[in-house]
Amino acid sequence: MEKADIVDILEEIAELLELKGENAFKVRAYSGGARALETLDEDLGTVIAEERLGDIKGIGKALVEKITALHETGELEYFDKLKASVPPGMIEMLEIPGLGPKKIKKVHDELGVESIDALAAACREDKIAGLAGFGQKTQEKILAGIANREAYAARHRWADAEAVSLPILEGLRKLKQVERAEAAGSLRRKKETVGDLDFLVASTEPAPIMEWFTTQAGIAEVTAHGETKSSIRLEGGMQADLRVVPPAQFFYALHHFTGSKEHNIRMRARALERGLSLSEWGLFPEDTRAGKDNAPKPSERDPEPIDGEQELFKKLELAYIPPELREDRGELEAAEKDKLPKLVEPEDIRGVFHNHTTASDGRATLEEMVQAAQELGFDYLGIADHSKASFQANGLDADRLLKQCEAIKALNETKQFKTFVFTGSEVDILSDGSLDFPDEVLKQLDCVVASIHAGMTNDEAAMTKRLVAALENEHVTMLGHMTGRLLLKREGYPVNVAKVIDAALANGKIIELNANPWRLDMDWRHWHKAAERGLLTSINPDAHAPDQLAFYKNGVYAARKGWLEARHVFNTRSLPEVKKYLGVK
DNA sequence: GCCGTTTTCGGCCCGACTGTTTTCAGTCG
Repeated sequence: MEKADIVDILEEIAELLELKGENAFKVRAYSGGARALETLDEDLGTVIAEERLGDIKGIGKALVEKITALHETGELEYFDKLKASVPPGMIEMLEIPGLGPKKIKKVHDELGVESIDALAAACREDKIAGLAGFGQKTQEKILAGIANREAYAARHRWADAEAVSLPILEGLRKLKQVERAEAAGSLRRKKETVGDLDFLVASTEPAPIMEWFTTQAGIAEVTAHGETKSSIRLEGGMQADLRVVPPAQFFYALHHFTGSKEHNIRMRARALERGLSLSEWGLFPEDTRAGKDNAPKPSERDPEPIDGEQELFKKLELAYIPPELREDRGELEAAEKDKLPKLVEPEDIRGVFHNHTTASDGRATLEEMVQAAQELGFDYLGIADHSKASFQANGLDADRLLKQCEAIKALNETKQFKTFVFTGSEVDILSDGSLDFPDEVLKQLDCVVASIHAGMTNDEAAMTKRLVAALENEHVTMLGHMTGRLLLKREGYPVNVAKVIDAALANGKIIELNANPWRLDMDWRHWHKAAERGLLTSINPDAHAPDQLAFYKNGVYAARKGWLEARHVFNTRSLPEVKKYLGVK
């Protein structure tokens, strides 16, 4: 069984244990183990064979046995038995807001409810409200939750979430009671998808801010409205939370609500090691933490004022960790040794490759694309229209391609634009791993991006073989969108990423970080380790229109999540350096 | 179930909001 499937099973075990009322820390051990395994950048089979699985933090003796059994036999008796003991409908019920494992267990034990349909029926028959700990409101909330289940559970691509957040942030900042306002959560961490929007405000006067937030235009529903915290659901389905904190606590709270949860857990454990207790309220001596005898309420204490998150990290003897890195993927260890990367910035990008024109399926002409690139200040622009196998995208045959090359060279000659244009192609990788153009054609191009667009239903071994074969072609410059995924719409085809990275390194090839907000492929989780091994990326917008050249910023954010520095990114290089690399005069 | 510069046992992050209670459990992030 492949790694991704094992990760899914570990996560399912965690949910099942939760529903059974198991020890919460045991539940966390399984979901933590799933995360640790997901993060593994090496071939799982190799790690198992070399008995190194147990060296991974979060994977102990029990998980080593279970993961090994799943990988080698595809079966796990423990999982089968556990699964058989819990009706499948109960796992689904976890998606209903307000329903957690305890309540689900209760309706199951008391009323025999085993499915969402049965739960809805029990609500309509007024059976739920009578249970101890339940009431009329809970019953209504469950019914509404069932009806809106899909909207509530939905995630959103980062760029979409940012677009919704900007006017809200602007509205908050305009209020006179607001001293500071920031977006936090996964949006601030630049995660590729965002569940809900988190806003944080510093103010001594929360009431009017809450009032504005819960009555602004475009609200479908106010789901919570407290003194310092409110939640709304917007008409587009996105949910947003607002917290208002006293100014002295702002940066503690900003850190807290930026997360991730796993990063926060590590930070708090680190505080405890130093006799301190960390929360959104501040950093206090541990013996006065909430819950201890005579502990004051956190809201009635004054934290030491700090001017920024930097100071919080400093108090815990850590270098400043940028939000993008706060995923508990080694950032605390690196910050402790002052070994954090100097992350690539949007301003570092000097030009972009992999862009389309009306010659294939782009919406703008060559000149219009170059004009837009020049306006963005790019020194160079790489054109890569589709090849003939991408018939649906009006792919170019060799004649049309070579004519386009002539046109590009002629355009460069005119010096009409400051931006230099590289010829190229996004050449299809065919089912047998060969390319859609012969070598005689490819060798005439400045930059060859090789991508898969068809035959995506083969298994992992076959897809990996195709990608590796493409990387072995001497005329290929870089691999395009490695997995073909479309975020929240289509899973990528299965790929053994470790083997493809090995092949790119062995052949001295670049792997693209496709910056289209739907793709962000290859995934940021693989970049840290790959770049350490010397892999070079190119952050490519895959633009099909002039305004899409700006997608490169999304790619930079993903690259930052992947710990990349400018030196790891090909298109931070100057035009002469790029020309030299590509062998262009 | 995982983990260990005090520990191989006994911890494991912390607080707001809701709905149900009348001091709190459950859920959420």
